[in-house]
Amino acid sequence: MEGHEVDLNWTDLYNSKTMVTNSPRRDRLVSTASELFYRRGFHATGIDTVLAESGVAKMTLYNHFKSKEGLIVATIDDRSSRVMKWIEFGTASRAQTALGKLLVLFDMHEDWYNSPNFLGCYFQRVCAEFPDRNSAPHRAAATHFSKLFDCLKNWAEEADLGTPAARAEEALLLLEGATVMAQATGATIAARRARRSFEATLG
Amino acid sequence: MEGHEVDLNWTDLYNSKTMVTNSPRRDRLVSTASELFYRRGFHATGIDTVLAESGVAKMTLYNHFKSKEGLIVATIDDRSSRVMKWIEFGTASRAQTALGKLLVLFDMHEDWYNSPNFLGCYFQRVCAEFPDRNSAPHRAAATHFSKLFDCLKNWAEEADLGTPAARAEEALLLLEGATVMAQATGATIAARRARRSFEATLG
DNA sequence: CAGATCTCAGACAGATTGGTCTATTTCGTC
DNA sequence: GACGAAATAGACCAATCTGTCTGAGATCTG
Repeated sequence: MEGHEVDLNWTDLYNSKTMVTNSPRRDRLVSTASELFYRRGFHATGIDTVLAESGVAKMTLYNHFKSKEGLIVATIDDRSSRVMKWIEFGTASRAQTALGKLLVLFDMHEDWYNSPNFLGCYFQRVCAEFPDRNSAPHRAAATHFSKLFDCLKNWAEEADLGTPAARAEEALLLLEGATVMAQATGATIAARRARRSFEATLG
Repeated sequence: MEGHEVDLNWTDLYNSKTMVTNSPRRDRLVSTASELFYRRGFHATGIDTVLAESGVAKMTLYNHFKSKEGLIVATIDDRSSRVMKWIEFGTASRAQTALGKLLVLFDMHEDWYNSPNFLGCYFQRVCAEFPDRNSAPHRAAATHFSKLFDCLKNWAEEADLGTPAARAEEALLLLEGATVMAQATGATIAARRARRSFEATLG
């Protein structure tokens, strides 16, 4: 009854129940687009595919979003808030201390790497397809990384680790690096290597 | 006269002098395409742009390559061999021992992050745009990571670090993670954090 | 029921995509 | 200078791209 209920996995995170706006078409567009973009890439996925798969009319899309890029940014923001929830609830249900949360985050990533539809980090892929740092999608992805950083830094402070910002940066690059290797080569063990490295940096 | 001559940087790496085949048009296609793909992405760069920029006729492209994907794979292979040379010569000119080479590799990456046209890791971006692990581009990128891994593992063995494969995996994910963060947020300091983490894992 | 809003299917636009074909010209090598 | 291979420009193709417009139908609120 208490604890495991909030142990969200990735498919749960995309249930309609977790959608927040009061516009069901918009929500369906965002969730369908998010999945298609993740599976096939942003440029490789046409608007028409999103519309066909979501069963929504074209004008409805352009009524809710100014352009395809607008839809892309919406998927990034949506995904970011889901990831932050996943981290918040997942760590809370598996660890009590701030240090424990930092460590368990690596284990959660390992589970993610081993999940059936894992295709790398959404935000990394945004930065890859929109390398211009001034583009809206890239900025939205960078914003997510900054949120992630803040979360890790708070934990590092709470755990009384010296120079929490540096510790947070290290944790973040370890996690992202592990995700790269897991996607590129399938070596899901990268998560454990990353955790080991992080533990070592603690002194 | 000796030593600094082989201190290749990234622009040197794309001099025509370093091209090896005896087909100048093919080489120009590959080097122009490589740069355009890096700057704008693979799907976002059309064949016509590559042709216009390289000043080569369309039929010449399709005479040398079966398809756009063939050209993409060629740029990956080309870039891979350049990167391996960059690593080989760069580390050799800055360090004597195998451990020294491992460490100096992080510093080389920091220089790279601070270079004007840095836009992340080419091979990461291949994996991002071609998430299907069976696709030819993704496989070519994975092959590069495996070469990189072998190189690091050899150094780890030579340096007599315990479990060299694990050490190589750790170094690789640290470098790739630092590259992600440097591109996404501009935090080039990630290289130093990564180096610190790696030194810590050595015990 | 009335009226405003939302959504619909689909035609349509203009540009661009990857790729093919042809006819001509350039080029290196006897 | 002659021959064969390589490269040229550019027309052309069918498909796809993002985005617009229309006019009818659905839905919600007063």
